[in-house]
Amino acid sequence: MTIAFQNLLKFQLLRDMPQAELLRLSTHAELVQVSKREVLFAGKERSFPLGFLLEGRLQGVDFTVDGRGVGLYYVERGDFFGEQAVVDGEPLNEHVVAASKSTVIWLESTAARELIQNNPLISLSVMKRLSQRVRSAHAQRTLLALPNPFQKLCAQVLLLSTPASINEAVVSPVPTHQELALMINVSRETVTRAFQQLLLAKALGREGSELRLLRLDYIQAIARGAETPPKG
Amino acid sequence: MTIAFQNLLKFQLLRDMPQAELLRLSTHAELVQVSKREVLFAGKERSFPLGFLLEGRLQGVDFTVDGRGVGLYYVERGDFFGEQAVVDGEPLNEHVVAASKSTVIWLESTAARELIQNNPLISLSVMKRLSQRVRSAHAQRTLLALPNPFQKLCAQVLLLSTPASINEAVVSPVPTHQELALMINVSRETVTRAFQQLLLAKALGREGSELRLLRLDYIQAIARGAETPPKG
DNA sequence: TAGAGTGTGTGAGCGCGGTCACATTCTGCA
DNA sequence: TGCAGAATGTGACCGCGCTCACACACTCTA
Repeated sequence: MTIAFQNLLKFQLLRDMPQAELLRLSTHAELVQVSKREVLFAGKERSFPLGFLLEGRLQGVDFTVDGRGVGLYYVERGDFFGEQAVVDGEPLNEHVVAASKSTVIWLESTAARELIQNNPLISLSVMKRLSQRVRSAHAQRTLLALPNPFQKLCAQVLLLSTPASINEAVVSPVPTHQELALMINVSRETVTRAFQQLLLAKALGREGSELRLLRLDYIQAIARGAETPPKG
Repeated sequence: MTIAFQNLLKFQLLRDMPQAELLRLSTHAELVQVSKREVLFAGKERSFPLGFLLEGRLQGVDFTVDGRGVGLYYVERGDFFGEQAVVDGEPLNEHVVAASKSTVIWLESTAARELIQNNPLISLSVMKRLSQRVRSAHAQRTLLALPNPFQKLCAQVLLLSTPASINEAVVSPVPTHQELALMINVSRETVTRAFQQLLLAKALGREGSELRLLRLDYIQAIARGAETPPKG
């Protein structure tokens, strides 16, 4: 149960820690490789380690009482996760699953709690991260209130995208239609059909594992219902 | 801009603060009365005071890009709100509106930030509160994935209820059908109709401003789709 | 290089819930 | 106490998106 402390330097959260402290932490950490679809956090667990994503991509997924899956959020490289459970000692309700092959550092439960509680700067960072989570959860919730799947899809794609140039953005890697469907609460087929239309209208373009938003303003207009989506 | 410091003692968050500190805080606070529907936080503001709800009930409400309202969360008596903005210096995206006549204490922006950042115990409480917010936002999101309005309504009512006895619970005060509709993403009429059925089936009962869940197990069964909702 | 396993594309049908347009009941305030 | 404005109740209609059932297209790996 120890890792090279240099691994920890890759995380914004820990960048300002003194090296001695990082060394100590590294003795309470372990490094884990997971392959796509593997479950990292299965909800309702007993101990609450703090996770650091070194490589790959994870997704938070919940399940309704009647068993359908719900995509909640992504965890990207360099980010940490599971801090909610560390902070309040309650298990996470959702599962955390590898969206692609990933490498994770687990920081053991008590070490994580002490780290967060004894360092004002870390505390602040964690509070900021939690605030972001609340914000994006609310944004996602608001998106779901849009009346038709077209608007939802456009809004979702916009949330996932990063600007590339004027009137263009890119989302990479592209989630599968099924994944998108679970995020915006529509059926997989509906996502496929909507995508078809948008590709046809040259509003979107696909290049390998990238999705390019070619007409950003148009997509924004659809999202807010100002522009009627293209009909077959 | 000052209030009686005793007002601050009513809040869990501040209960363990030394009196001297509370006195200091009280000089940076003000007390405000708002009537039903009045807007407290209008999103996109410049300064970010921390709010404490002394009396009444507030609701966080967002709006989609195309203008429809979305009910996000309630703030109950004794709770604080607006901490996200204090923590990360970004404006709240949602509005905070009085759900009933309410009394609020505003703690001025910089005083709030210092309070949160300079007291480890307060930091911890705030982190816990933020974690709760993430949890309930996710729970709400998951609820929306339920396939039909009946299930959503039952699940929502369960989330809002507090246990009263074995196989009984109560939600008080009851939100209006309109408010519920905005929380679970269905039309007002649909809520009305669903309520009708449940009242008819004696699963729910209304008493003044209270809603009693008379057959808790039955309602839970409907929520998870195990029990078919009563048909007209 | 075949073949399994995943992801995507497409049609047909139908039921649910949104919308609109009212009537009716409640409730808070002057 | 009475009135105005909310809140609730109800019917009719209709179109969207879910479901089911497939065909086809990728891509990893053995």
